[in-house]
Amino acid sequence: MGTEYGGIAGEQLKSFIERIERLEAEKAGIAADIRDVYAEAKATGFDVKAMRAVLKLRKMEKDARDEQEHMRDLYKNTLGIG
Amino acid sequence: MGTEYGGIAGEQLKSFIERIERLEAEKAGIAADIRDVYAEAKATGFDVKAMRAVLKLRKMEKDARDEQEHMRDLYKNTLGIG
Amino acid sequence: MGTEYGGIAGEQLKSFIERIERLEAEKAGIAADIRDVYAEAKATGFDVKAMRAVLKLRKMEKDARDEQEHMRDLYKNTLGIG
Amino acid sequence: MGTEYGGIAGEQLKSFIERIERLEAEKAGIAADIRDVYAEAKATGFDVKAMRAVLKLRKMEKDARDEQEHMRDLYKNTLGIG
DNA sequence: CTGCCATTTTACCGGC
DNA sequence: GCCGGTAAAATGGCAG
Repeated sequence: MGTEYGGIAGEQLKSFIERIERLEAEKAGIAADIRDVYAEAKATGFDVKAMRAVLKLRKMEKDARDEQEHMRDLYKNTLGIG
Repeated sequence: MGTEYGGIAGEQLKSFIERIERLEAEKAGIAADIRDVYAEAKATGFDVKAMRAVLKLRKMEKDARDEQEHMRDLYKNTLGIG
Repeated sequence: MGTEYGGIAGEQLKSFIERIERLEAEKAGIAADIRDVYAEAKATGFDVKAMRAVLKLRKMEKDARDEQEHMRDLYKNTLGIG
Repeated sequence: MGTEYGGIAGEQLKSFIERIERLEAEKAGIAADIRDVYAEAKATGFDVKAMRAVLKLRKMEKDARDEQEHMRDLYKNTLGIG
């Protein structure tokens, strides 16, 4: 007997699909919240484009720090092992 | 008095920036959860590409239905007013 | 010999650039035509916003149908091969 | 008598909608052609991002020239009238 | 002139 | 590990 439509696999697939749809909905909700914050900031007189630039810069700095830390751990482990 | 750096506006900006960063972090977390679900489904034997196709179709159909409803409301209001 | 500006590559690039510029001009022309039709419809007494809503819905429905067909083909091929 | 559905207005609306859909289809076709040219250029070894930059620059220059010409005509007409 | 919508650009993710 | 395609973000343009 081949794969049954509506069988166990179907149930599992449905479950996966629905879990993803729920998570996607949550993600969309947060994206909406972010838009709201930008809108609020704009209404307060801030320049959205500039804010985005600040956020991008902070992210790059954070990524750079994380990378440094990562390298430091890597070396530390290497020395510990070696 | 000129604009003070570090003044009230600076505090507000900081607050907006941090709120967005928190929300972005949440969003990234959910994106990670979604990836995990795909990975789990794949490990269970499902085809990720096909799952994405299913999700895409379901979304398109839902969006079309929402749009129909939206238009129906639009016309109803137009007729109600007219 | 280094890269020559004005050499063969330069000619090719010029050709690509000009082809794109011609196509962009055509595209802009059609966009203008579309705007003219909207203007004409508006002058005839139709509501442009409603027209846009109709067009959007028709497009969404068409896209959903195309996607269904696409998925149907996908499965058919999968079953045919399998 | 009120507006008849399926009447003359309906026919006109249908006509407008279909004209726009045809034009949109043409526009999409040209957009596809443009993508093809970019793809061809890329396959030939050109950098698409750089090409876009060139096109943007040329457009800005063209717009500037058009603006100058526009101003020149404006002044000429003003003098002619004055 | 402001908000909305299309288009463009960027980033991500799976496949090879 | 890279590339190609696909989805999200961001910018620019247009109607109102």
